[in-house]
Order: sequence, then structure tokens, then C-alpha cells
Amino acid sequence: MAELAQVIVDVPTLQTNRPYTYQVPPKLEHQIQVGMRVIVPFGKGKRSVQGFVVGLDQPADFQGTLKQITALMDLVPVVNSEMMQLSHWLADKTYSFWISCLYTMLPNMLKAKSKRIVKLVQPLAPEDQAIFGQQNVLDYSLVQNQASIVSRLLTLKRAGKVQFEYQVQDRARVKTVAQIQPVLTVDEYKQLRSKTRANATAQRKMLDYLQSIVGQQVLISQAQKTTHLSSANFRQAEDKGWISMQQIEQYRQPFGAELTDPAAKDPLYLNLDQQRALASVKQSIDNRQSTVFLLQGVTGSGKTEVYLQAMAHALQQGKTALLMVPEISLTPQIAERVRARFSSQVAVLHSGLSAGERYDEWRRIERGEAQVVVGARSAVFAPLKNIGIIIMDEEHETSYKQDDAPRYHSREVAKWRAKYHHAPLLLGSATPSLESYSRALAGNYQLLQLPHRVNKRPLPPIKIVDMRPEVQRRGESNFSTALLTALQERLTKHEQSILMLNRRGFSSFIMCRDCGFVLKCPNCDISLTMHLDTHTMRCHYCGHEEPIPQRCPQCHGRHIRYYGTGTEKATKELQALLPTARILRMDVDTTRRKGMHEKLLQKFGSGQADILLGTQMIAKGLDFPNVTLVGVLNADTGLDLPDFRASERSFDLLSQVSGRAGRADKKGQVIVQTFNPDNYVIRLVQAHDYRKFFNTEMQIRQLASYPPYYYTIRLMGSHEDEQVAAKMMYDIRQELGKQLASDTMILGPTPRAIARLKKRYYYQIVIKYRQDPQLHSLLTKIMQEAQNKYQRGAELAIDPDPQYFL
DNA sequence: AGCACGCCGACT
DNA sequence: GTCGGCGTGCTC
Repeated sequence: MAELAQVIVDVPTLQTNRPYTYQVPPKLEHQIQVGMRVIVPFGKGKRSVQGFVVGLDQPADFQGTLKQITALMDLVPVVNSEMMQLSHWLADKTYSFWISCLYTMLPNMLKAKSKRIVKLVQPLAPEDQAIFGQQNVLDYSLVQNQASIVSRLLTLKRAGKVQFEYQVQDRARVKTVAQIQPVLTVDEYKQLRSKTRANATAQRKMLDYLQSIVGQQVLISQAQKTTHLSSANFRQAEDKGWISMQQIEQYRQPFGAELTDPAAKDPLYLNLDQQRALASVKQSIDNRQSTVFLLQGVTGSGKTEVYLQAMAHALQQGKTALLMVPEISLTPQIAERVRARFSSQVAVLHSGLSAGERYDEWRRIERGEAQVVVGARSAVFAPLKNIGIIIMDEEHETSYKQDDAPRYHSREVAKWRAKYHHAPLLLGSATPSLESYSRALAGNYQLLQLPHRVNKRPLPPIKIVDMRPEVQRRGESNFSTALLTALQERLTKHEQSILMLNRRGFSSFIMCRDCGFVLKCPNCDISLTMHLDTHTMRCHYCGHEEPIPQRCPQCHGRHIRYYGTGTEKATKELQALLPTARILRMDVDTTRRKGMHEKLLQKFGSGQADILLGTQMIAKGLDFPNVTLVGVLNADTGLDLPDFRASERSFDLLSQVSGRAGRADKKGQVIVQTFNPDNYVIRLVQAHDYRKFFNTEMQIRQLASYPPYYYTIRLMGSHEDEQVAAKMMYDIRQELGKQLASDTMILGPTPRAIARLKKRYYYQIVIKYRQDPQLHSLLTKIMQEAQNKYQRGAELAIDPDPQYFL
């Protein structure tokens, strides 16, 4: 029995970021529960919105008549008690709206679509009736861009001739399939058959078939396949009372072909290091300790097998297990291994799933039908109960941080959940983030190490090729003589090669050689990227698109030059240099279509190509035994980005990609081309010396007061008017300055590197602090005040622990 | 977000 | 004198 309900409504603004109290209609009093979705009236007019029940029967301090809940959208709560607490914590921690956090944790299908409709209440003049056509309701979204119609409708509304209403439509759809069941006996079917005419072939076929399946239930799709009868035939059979038909629920199957390798089911033999690591984790599972482990293992050291066996142990204890990977489509092989080991117990969650597939996987987890979850960032919210272990593979990956609101880091959420479930959290990486490694050294995390490769081979030797003399000698090229020779050798030996073109943060833009003009996005002030496949210039931020100019738009000269080389150009060049090589290109353009990633990798894995040339998406997780050569075409890109983590990222990337070579019993080799052969990052990658890189980088971070020595927070203010954005941020800086700890630093405000994005101007402040107990509440206050204090249209966003300062 | 109220300029 | 512009405030 609940008479009052506290509801968080789907209106993501600062002003509405708190529970509203509603009356529960008597007939819902026994059904309503915390965590259910509801439809409630909100605001003036006939507006109604979706909301979440976050509390029941708390007294309302609201002076006025409470409104009633219109309807419940769920029979059982979609947010359980753990998730409710988590969402609240998350909203506070990331300075975001509670409603946004709730939605982030749930599959998209549970976000209802709200539709505005216009209803006719009085007869209209013919010219107005034309807007409605034959209907007396109108979908407002169809006309909302046509100003003349909108203003006419508003006039009619004032005259009381039409009404605006809202419909909240739940999009959660369960997929059903039809199933048939014979309802007569074999004899009855025989009898019926004898009565049909000789030329009623379909009916006869049907009756023969039905006889054969008496006592069974068959999917209609299956029945159609066996009989070649149409669904209409079966509907007729139902009408005649020959069969009964039911709709049964079916999960959408996100996986393609069934697994091929039965051997993958068995656990592999563990070497001593692996055994030691596993034992520590197992102990922690058994003792219900939420220890954080950092498993550092060089590429090829068998981290995945440790994960799998730790998960198996949790399952044996009747618990569940969560494995997070940076992005499944980039690392399909690990997801496959988990599925091979745990088969139908596994649910996979990642961005490549359709909304329906995602919803179904979510329900399988929620209902306890899947006990193992593999997924990318948002899988950390998988509704698993009784978690025994959480594992985060490649914990240093930046994709674990979401860069729009709510700006959470999966690692932090994972820690929260591990604590909640008294389960260990296992962070794994070959190149841990400096944050995690320093915590491990300080004893906050328990460090586990796998220093050797499973195949006992040394890490592949890395040869550094100085591109400066190379270019002087042979002119501009993506390929040094050394690399070409090595590639040619692989071709002869029928071994494979992987080539990486590091393009992070840079793309091919065009520049006029006469006047220096660079084509930029009219909305965002950043240079447009050339896409040869569609013959357009595109803005990667807002999606703006325009044709490739033939002449310089500024000076009309013809000397337009293409800067930067894409994978496309490199592939062409390489094909010309090695005409017999079969080259696969892998980048955002060739993998845009669903499933292309897997397809390309499959093609390469099965030996249908000699060389895989791609962007950094090929650096991670790939495990192809026949690959013996890895080449990095341009190691420099990314080294000099104006970003304090640039070196760390480059070290990770180069180490990762190097690890792709020589994973089985063949010896591997790595060739790194660079214009900065003496750069410490490149030298230490060559030496395979993470520890030394860590020490070097830590000194730099300490000198500059960057993480992990200092925490950082970024505040971003934006407005259509640059002056307003700037003013707001200067005001905020003033306010911050008054109340912060003495060793806290405030940088800025400065215009952001991309100062204008989607027609708005951005200014940012970066705060660096070590210990500042006041800061969180101060920022929360600033965020809350921002709504009224500054000009309308001003927006403030806070990013705790930003990955980029750009 | 989106809706109404309310105060100013341009019109029948 | 009214119609309709958008700046302001509020939503249980």
C-alpha cells in the first residue's frame, strides 16, 4: 500500500533534477514499487512524461494539490535497489541529472518516446482542415519545422479549436514468434485427409504434416521450412480448428554462427605466474573481500586465461561474473573465448547490438538466465545479482570514460559495485594507467604480475627506422626500405603482417599552397577531413559535409594540397610497391557497416590476405598466429599532442601493437618508423620497459602537477555568444578562488582548443587539487546556481577526471 | 524541455 | 486599441 510516490521525471534540467511527489491512484496502490517506470502529468497543459519511482510514502512538503500518476509502465521494477543507490551516487559524483544516470544504466528501449499530437475539437474552415487531411489528429513532429503551419495551429489552439496532447509510448518490445501445436489425434487427421479433394494439395500436405507432429510444438518458421507451406496455410488450419497457435517470447540472437572450436571449452594449463595470480583472486572471491587487483602482464602472457578461470571459480560458488573490455567490436576474439568457455551462460553487451538485441540481453541478465556478462563501458551497469568478480581488461583504455554526461569512468563504477557485492575487482593491462600503477605501488591495489609470454618466446625485437634520411633519399613515402624488405620477406614465406597508421587526433585536411587556406567547418572552427569514398569534406564533430573543392575558396588558386595520409592513400601506395600482396584496409570507413569489423578480421584470420593495414583499431586484442611482422608507419603522430597524457597513450598504443607479432610459435618482428627516433617514449617501447617509462613519466607529471599527483576537474561553459560564455567562466573562477584549499590550482578560463562547436562558444577552467574536501560541494553549488545566475542559454558542464584537456 | 504568463512594438 | 513577439519562471 502506497499512497504517495516520489518520481524523477524525464526532464533533464537542473531545475527538475529532484523527486516530485504524486498521488498513487487506489487501483495502483498494491502494484507500485520503487524502480518502476510511470507516466505522470508534468507542468501546465496536457503534457505527460515518463518517470521513475524513487521512493514511496515519503511525506510531501509541497503546498498544493498533488497530481496523480497516470499509469505504471512496468509490472516489475526495472531498477533494483542496488541500481537505485548506484544511480544516485553516480549523479552526485559526475554532477549530472539523476534521470540521465537512470537512463544510462538501462537499455535504450526503456526510454519511452514522447509524441506530441494535435487533436481537433471543433470543425475547422476548409483551408485549416487541409492541415489535418482526412484525420482529426495530427502528429506534431511532421509539421513542427513548417513555421506557417505551426503558427496557424497555435492560433487555432488559442481559439479553442484544437488541443495539444502528449502520448508517452513505451518502445520496449518483446519479440515473439508463432508456434503451432496439433490439437487433433492422428486418426482424426487421417479421417480429415480422406475427405479432402484430390486436388487440394496444400490441405493434404498440411494434414500429412500435422499427423507427423502430433504431441509436439513446432515453431511456425520451422514448420514452413519443412512443408514449404505458407503462413496463410497455417492460419487457415488454425481457423479450421486443426491446430492451435501461440505467440511465444523469443530472445533476439545477436550472435551469428555457432561456435566452432569445442576445445576452447576446456581451461588451459596455467604457468606458475598465472597460478599465483589466480590463487590470490580466488581467495578474495572466497573471502568476500572487495580487493582491487592490478594484473600487469606483457602482451601474450595469458591474462585472458586467468580471467576465465577466475570467472569459472565465481560461477562454481554460485555467483555471477562481469568482464569488461574496451570495445567489443575491436576485440571480438576475447568475447568469443568467453562464449566458448561458458556458452549459453554468457550475455554480451556492446554498441554493435541493435536496440532489441540489447534489450533482450539485458533481460536475460536481469532474470538471472545469464550469469556471465562481457561488455564494453556501459556493461558495468549490467543488472547482475550476487556478483562474485568484476574484471576490467585493458584498464588503461580511455574508452572506459564516457565523454558526455554522465561523465563516468567504468573503473570507478566497477569499484563501487565490487564493494557493494563484496567481490574483488581485477584490473588487467600490459601497460597500466599511471593512476592504477601508482596505486598498486602504494599498496592501495594488490599488484599481480605476469612477466613472461605463455609461449616462452621473448617479446619481439623492435627496430626503429629514422624516416628523415629515408625521405631525403626517396622522397615522401609511407614505407621505408627496411619495412618494404621485411614485408617482401613475409610474402615469400607466406606469413602475415599488420601495419598501423597512427592517426589519432589528426586527419587528412586540405590546404592551399598559395595562400595557406585550410577548409574549416562553418559550425565548429576545425578543419574538415577528406573522405575519398564519398568525395566529400566532413566535419568529425558535427557531421557537416561539403564537396571537395577544386580551387581554393579564398584565392581561387589551383594548388590545393592534401595533407596527411590516410589509410586509403597508404594502401594505394603499398599496392603499387608490392603488386602481388593481398592487402586489407581497416579503418572507420571500411568498418562503418555493421559486422564489417568481424568480417575483415575473419578474412585476415583465415589467410585470405597478406597484409592488414589499419588505424589504431588494429592495435588491440588481435591474436593471429601467422602474423610475424608488425609495422608502425608513423609513430610520431600523437606524441606532440597538447595533452598531458599524449606520451602515455603513445606508449600504450605502440606496446600494444608490437604485441601482435609472434604470438604463436613463430618468431615476431616489429618495425617502427619515426621522425623522432630519440624520443624517450619510442626508445622505451623498444626496450619493452614499462617500469622505466612509468618512472620517467611520473617525474614529468610531478613537475607539472598532473595526475596521478593531482586530481583534475574540468569545467566547461558555453553559449552562442562568446562574450557570455567568457563572462560566466570568469565569474566562476572568481567564486572558486575564494574558497579553495591553498595547494589547489585553477587554470583558465581559456577558450577551448575547439572554441566553437555546433555554433556555440566554449570556455573552460581546469582545477588541479590534491585534497580539497570543500570542492565537491562547492562545485555542486556552482552547478546549481548556474541555472539562474547567468544569461539564458548558458550551459555549464563539469567533467571530473577528464581524459583530455583539449 | 515546454508551456503560460506578461510586458513591449507593429498592425487593422 | 489588439495581435503576437520573446524574455521569465515554474513544473508535484
